[in-house]
Amino acid sequence: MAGHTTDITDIGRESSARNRVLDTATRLFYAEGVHAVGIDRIIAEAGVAKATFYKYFPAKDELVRAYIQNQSRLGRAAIDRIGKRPARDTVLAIFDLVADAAAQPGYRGCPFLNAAAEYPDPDHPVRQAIGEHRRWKHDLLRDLLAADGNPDPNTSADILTVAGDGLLIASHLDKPANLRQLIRETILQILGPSADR
Amino acid sequence: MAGHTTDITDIGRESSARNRVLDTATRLFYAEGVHAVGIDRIIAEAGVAKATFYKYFPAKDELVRAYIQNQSRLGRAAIDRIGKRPARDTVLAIFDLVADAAAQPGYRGCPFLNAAAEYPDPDHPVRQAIGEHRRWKHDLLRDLLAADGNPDPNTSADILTVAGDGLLIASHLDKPANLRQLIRETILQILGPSADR
DNA sequence: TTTGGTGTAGACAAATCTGTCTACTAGACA
DNA sequence: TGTCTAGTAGACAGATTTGTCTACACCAAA
Repeated sequence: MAGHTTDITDIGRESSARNRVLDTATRLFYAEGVHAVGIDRIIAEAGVAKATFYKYFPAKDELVRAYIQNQSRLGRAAIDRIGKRPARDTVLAIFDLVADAAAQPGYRGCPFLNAAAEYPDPDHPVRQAIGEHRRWKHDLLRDLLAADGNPDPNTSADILTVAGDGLLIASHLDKPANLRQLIRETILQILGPSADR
Repeated sequence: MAGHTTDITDIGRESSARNRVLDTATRLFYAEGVHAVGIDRIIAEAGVAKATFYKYFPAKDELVRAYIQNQSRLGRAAIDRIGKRPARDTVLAIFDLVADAAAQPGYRGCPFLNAAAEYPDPDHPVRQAIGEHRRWKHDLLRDLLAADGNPDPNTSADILTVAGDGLLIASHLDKPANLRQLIRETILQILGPSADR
């Protein structure tokens, strides 16, 4: 411990080359799929040497795992930005994020679902990372439902997860006309009548 | 027209080599993903020469398109086997097929969603074929909902599609304990109270 | 000044990818 | 018998894949 030279400002800061690789991979993997993007392309667009890449990511799958964890981090940050609200409003705001994402140019559905489709083995580290994110989100919804007075928050969280995945798919593949309205109707039908009316 | 030698029994029958390729591709693409399976592997397992393969499928993407259409055909056949029932029962039976599929060994989610994840370009023929199947299923649900007396069958079909995709995802990635019950609860919540009670 | 860490540039290996092409075989039919 | 069709076997080309390795440059700290 003694003698290390890490400045206080270095805490949490990571190598700029590593960040460039991860940012480039996040962009390309999401836009074109994991298997469709090769290492050579990533290092070229990130402006990084091959040896540097393999220093930080000993194999491509480790980069894919880092990509999933990065998407998870970005997703949590988006939910954090919602701020403190009544439980039911928070749930609705979380699902509004689907519509927000779908409105972005280059939207291509859920990065976790897309990546899972490319990894058949459920024990693969990439699939494990996807499972972790899904469990986190499910449990978050469950706690919010419990705070909303839902009588069976666990089952309702299952149903909300189903709805969330379906909405991410629909907003990508079907592009329904009134997505925000479809989201509201779907979620309110699942949440049931609110306590205050 | 005159002079062709096709026997009456040949109508609808296709080359056995072609069928072997398509069956093998259907099995491998579903189990491992489209980009993960190469032509060499398919022709080896189908027991077909490379020249024969390229005679029937001038490019891999055409095989992928045929794979999607084959899955569509299989899906329609499964729904046909349900037989004639009251509209609401038919809808519930269609969604029971999700639980049936999820109980099969080697279940890996929805072939259409998995394939769509690997084709970013929505104008690609493979994506077009996926869109065709999705529109067919959506319209089938819409007509059944209309027959069930649903006041807004189109919107309800949108919601049922969302639920169906979400259930296919959940049954694959989350493997919830009581899938059949989750399906019933989700669908009945969307369909609303039945007319006869 | 020397040493260690971080990074670049790129050759290289070995495998795999799609797609083309040649040469051959077996059966059906005229 | 001769011809046409379907199919087999496999070499080949050219590109692309992941991953390793060598040689060099720069900077900061001891």
